[in-house]
Amino acid sequence: MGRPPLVDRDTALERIMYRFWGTGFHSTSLDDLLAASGMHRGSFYRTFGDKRAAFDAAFALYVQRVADTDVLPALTSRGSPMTRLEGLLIARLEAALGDAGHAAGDRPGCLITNTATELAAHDEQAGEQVAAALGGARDSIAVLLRAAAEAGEIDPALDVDAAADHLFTLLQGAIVMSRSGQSAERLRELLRRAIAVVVQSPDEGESR
Amino acid sequence: MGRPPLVDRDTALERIMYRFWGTGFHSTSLDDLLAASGMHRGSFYRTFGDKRAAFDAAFALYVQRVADTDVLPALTSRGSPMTRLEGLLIARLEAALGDAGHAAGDRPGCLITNTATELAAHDEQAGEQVAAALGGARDSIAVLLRAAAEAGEIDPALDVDAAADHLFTLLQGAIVMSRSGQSAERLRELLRRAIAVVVQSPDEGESR
DNA sequence: TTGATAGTTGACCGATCAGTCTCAAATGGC
DNA sequence: GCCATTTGAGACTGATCGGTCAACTATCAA
Repeated sequence: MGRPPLVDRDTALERIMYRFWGTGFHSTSLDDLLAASGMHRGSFYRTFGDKRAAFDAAFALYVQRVADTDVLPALTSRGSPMTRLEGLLIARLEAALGDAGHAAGDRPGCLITNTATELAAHDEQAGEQVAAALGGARDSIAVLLRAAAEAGEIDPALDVDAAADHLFTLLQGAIVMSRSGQSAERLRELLRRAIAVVVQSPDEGESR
Repeated sequence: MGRPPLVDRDTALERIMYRFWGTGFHSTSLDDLLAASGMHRGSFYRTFGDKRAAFDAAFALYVQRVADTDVLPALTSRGSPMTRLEGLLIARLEAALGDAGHAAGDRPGCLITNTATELAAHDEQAGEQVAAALGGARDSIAVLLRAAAEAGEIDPALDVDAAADHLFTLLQGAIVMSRSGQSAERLRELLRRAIAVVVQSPDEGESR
């Protein structure tokens, strides 16, 4: 019972997530969040607690969305593991290049990556959340590489963990570059080539 | 003539640079800058104009320092180009891991990288400065790779531009990872291995 | 119709923000 | 010693920050 809210918690949180994603924690004011979400001050504080708690909820939602829409499909779908790996990396890049939910032409990057540079170094809690999210993403790359090795798509002697670290770190770099206006197509091409280079074993060559 | 300043412009600017480097633009307050630099409010505004102008000056100083202490030595010193390339990348990583001028245990990352995620996407001027700085750094990697190819250290058929893009983007990623508490040794090892992987031509193998 | 519940609305709070202004203190030239 | 000049020192401003609070309003159950 009681008066029905103008906007329910979930859609408000989603809009808040996009706002934090695009402009970060410190340079998103409460008025920005209220305008973006359609909530009013009272409802916001009753629903989320405070600005930081809202950020944490938005961060968790982001991680969940990444898992649902990018990671899980890549891990569970059938087909070539290497194709799925490329799909995963490109999907993460595309998200960083902006899509529905963001202002036109905005390059939001990745909320996890952005939080790593904005908060993780000076905020213990944020640091742990970021480390967990990054670690999970890295592991899913390793899983796909192992599947590829078992399927005979890549050299079984490849050091899968080192290659996963390499590709994941490269993806972080590509996301940073996307925020500073690098051409989308160049970044896509960079990732595609990199997969071939990293995965290729030293002594079975295919010409570039 | 006139009363002598407590701290001269250059040392004040250096301290301001370290502060912006460590905590970014938005979450560094003017009081922070005054405390760090030893300047007083009046002198600050008389010397730099406003907070943003001080940031721009600090950014320019940072770029200059990187050029002087890391890039130029790598480009002009004698010795193996590949050794110099590794030295350059590791030097940039070490700077991101923190050193003199930063609070103990602080992981400042790279001011250019941090600015790319914090400001470049929504601030045209910052975007251009960042793009120029990133482009210059990428080019110096390409120069070293070309020198290595001429010296016969790597396959002359290697696509130098693609490899430079790859290594540079990877470095950006490593810098991001450094801010979220990744082990320094793991990141160093990642970069060292990556150089070998990226540079290695497909059909002349050396075992991993 | 009435009362309990839950959300709206906007005024309000103290703190902090970047930036300005005034005045005392310290210097060099005369 | 005196004056022009430059900085130190810190009070002050208006705006904005995150956050609180007290009306008022809409809904449902009885």
